[in-house]
Amino acid sequence: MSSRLTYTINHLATALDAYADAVLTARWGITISQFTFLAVLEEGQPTDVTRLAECLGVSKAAVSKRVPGLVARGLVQTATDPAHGRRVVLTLTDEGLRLAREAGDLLEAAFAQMFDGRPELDLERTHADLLAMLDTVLAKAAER
Amino acid sequence: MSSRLTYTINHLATALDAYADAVLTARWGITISQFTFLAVLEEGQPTDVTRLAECLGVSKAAVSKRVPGLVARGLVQTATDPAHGRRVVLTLTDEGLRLAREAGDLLEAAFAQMFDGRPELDLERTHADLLAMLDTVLAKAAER
DNA sequence: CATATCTCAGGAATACTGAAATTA
DNA sequence: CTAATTTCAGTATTCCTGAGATAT
Repeated sequence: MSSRLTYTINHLATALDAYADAVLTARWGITISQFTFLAVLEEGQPTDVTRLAECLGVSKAAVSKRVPGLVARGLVQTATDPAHGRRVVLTLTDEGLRLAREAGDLLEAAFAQMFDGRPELDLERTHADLLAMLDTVLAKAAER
Repeated sequence: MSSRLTYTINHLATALDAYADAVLTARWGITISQFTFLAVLEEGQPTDVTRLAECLGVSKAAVSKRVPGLVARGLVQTATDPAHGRRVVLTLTDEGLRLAREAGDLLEAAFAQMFDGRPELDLERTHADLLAMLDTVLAKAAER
């Protein structure tokens, strides 16, 4: 087990995702990536495959393949846009919206509660530091 | 762009990996996951598929499938263990060892340099905070 | 010695990507 | 012609199976 900062960040991200995934699977039978899909769609709906792929940070092909499954589950609706050729407009169904909100609230509450017993942790300060690091890394990446 | 801490952690992990990947690809033609494989193998060699999978945090199948490619590139060697029937012992070749060390040094230097211009960032403090968070999350996950 | 458990590698299934093809 | 989606071929990953090793 290495103690490099970059490793710790990756481990923490993985652990948080795994925890959220366990909660979501047990309570609603959806995975973290399905929840993220719904949550991001809720923020931006109505939207299309291209824009949602950008927001999720995956390819259009990946979004395109996942839509039929979510439609079959009754969580997402597709529609055409008469103005634009092949555009597929995506929206949440009522059930999809309800699930996205309930699950989001529960995860947020669980996360807050998790750090109740750790008063030595200043989450806001840490968050600010991480945002500064993110900023630095993205700036460095843009140079290349 | 949400401002939730969990999102920031994921974004930072992704950005760091992408940066490292760009450096590695440009200089040595290997991906970040291949470099991680070599670096972790270097720490623990000689080892076998099962132990390496544990260290990498992936399944044994994933390791098993990546070995032939690395052997073909002349970076990894496989051997049998007379004492244990099907065990496959993994070691780095001389070239693999050289690459792992050079690339590790370069990435470490690049990372340190990246934050030279940000004296307001206390990396050690942030690292300690993240380790505490990781600890908390893993403890919570173990409860379930 | 038998059988129960564990370890290990690989096959099937799933998910993602970039590039090319398709279609409104 | 253009813009958006889908298909294709390749890579990566996990889940699951079965062969073989270990232990009671």
